[in-house]
Amino acid sequence: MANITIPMPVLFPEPSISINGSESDSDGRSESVTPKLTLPFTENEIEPQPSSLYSNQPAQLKKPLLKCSVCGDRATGVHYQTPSCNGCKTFFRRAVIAQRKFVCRNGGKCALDKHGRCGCRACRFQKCVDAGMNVNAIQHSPSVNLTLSIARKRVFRHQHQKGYESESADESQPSTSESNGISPMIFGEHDELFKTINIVLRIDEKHTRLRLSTWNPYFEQDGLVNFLSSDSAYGNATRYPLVSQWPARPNHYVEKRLMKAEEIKFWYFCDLALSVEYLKTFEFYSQLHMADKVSLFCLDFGKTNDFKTIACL
Amino acid sequence: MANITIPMPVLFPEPSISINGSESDSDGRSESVTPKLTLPFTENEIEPQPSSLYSNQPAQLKKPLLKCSVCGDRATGVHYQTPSCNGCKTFFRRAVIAQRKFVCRNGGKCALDKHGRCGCRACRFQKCVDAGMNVNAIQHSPSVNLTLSIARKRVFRHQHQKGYESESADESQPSTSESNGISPMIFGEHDELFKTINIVLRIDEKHTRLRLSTWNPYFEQDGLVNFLSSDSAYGNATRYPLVSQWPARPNHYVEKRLMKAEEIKFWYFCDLALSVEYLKTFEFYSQLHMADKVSLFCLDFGKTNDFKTIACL
DNA sequence: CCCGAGAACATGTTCTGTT
DNA sequence: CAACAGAACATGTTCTCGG
Ligand SMILES: [Zn+2]
Ligand SMILES: [Zn+2]
Ligand SMILES: [Zn+2]
Ligand SMILES: [Zn+2]
Repeated sequence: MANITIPMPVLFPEPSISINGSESDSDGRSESVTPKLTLPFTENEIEPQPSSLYSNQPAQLKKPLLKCSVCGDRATGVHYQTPSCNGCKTFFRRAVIAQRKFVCRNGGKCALDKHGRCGCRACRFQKCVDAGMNVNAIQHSPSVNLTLSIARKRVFRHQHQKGYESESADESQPSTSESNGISPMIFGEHDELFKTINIVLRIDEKHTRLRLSTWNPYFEQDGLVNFLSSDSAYGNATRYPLVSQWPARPNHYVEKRLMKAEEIKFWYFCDLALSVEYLKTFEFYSQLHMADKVSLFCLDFGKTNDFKTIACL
Repeated sequence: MANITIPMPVLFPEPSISINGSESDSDGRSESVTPKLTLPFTENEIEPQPSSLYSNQPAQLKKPLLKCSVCGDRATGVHYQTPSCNGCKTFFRRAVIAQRKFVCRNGGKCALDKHGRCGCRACRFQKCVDAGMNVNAIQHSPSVNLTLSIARKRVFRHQHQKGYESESADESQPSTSESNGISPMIFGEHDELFKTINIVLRIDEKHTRLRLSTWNPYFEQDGLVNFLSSDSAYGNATRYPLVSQWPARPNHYVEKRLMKAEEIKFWYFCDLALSVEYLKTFEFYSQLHMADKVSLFCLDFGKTNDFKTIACL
């Protein structure tokens, strides 16, 4: 085995689960489960009122009507201490966080208006800086002021929002409220473990979400060659609408070839794939030799099940 | 321990590593390592010639000048058997793959032009269908015609493209060309394992890429509460430009507060974080009780190192 | 070298949460 | 309740690759 340095959980940005049923509309949808997920839990997603969702509504504003100091577009407020539009705001943050350094090939004299702002990122970024955007306003660590109490609140909230499991009927589990309760006794002020636990909780949600969604890895078979090379499916977890009940009802949009199979979820493959998705993110793997990797891989799965048989290594 | 169903690797879409040094420009950048990565390996990224990169160049075309059958925008070709623009093409594919079902709140009579096409996804999708887009043209499994020889070719290519390791100086390993060689003897036509190995290869690349990039988890600490809830950093692996050598040289864009720390990479935390990233994607985790999760978590890290000491569970 | 499918990449919008 | 930072979500563009 090559040398493996095992990391310790480090902390990260913020997720935020969208689980409040306060959507703009209240159409009388009475499907089977009817959970309280905002996004697409029901089979059908009612389009929001126009004036949102990328539509081209002018959207009258009563505000001072600021202009973006960078591109001149309508500003959505003061971002990083500079009046700016959403685009420039996000562009600036991303560039800084990724520490990107663009180089203009026109000597930094590119025009920047609402439509040409994407023409040269070097000039756009420079103009962001010149316009007064302050790098220090970017919260690289959003938790600088995240107190333990706040963290606990979040966990508490998560516990009471996971009401959409509706599958493994073990919600009769009485210990949930306690065993899940991130006991302060155990973790105390030691944020480390406390945070770790919450990570696990979050993973839970991500996983559950994806597992109960329309995501059906069976249809994405492309050889293991590519399987692990693609981005983790967890990244798109929220992209796939949840299905209240499997097998899903036929999709009137879908034609024959897909209908017959897409109505069912291949749980075996699904769970299989999800498991692999997990592996995708490990680190020390890259330092292993091929033989070690294979061994480790087989070991990982063989440890729990009969994958070893398949791998026969 | 709760019941755990261990999945088996399933296959996925396609990644494609952009590792050809055929960028439009050939500026004489002579940094230390100078790998052959297309994207941002060098510290600075020269902006491409205008007329690309989201700029608003008309980009003269000599083609028949098709129009998108859905939104009327300029079509980029015939997609899914229907002349369409890139937007509608991608929109259609995504909707189908995710099996989304939009519902119009205007009875399906929304106008659809180039600018209003995002106003109602239900109508947009319906128009895609009406325009003739064929669901069957979507390659849910891109590998339907992926032969073993092709797969081998890919692997071969990968092997010869990993020239940017430049860190763990074990390239003196003579067995690489053979032990990495995905011996057909072992896997034969059994795509399964064959693919699996390639997944591992891919993970390698993802990991290496992220590890050598500007990605510095130290700055993203936000408590474990949120750590695992965020999308896997692997998903954005290519977003962070590679750094040829750590510590990185100061970024003239970055101001003081960030400069002092961002110039150095905290390898310990980095590796730690990457390891956790890996965990993020596992599946059966969601079915475990809290205590089990904690135990498993500690076990995972304790298995390799002294994390158990920290967790003290 | 063209085509077209899709991954990767880049952007922009909306939602959530904290102050 | 407004502001605003950032995550999540949605969309559009460019690159890769096999036919
Ligand atoms: Zn702007
Ligand atoms: Zn420029
Ligand atoms: Zn179109
Ligand atoms: Zn409509």
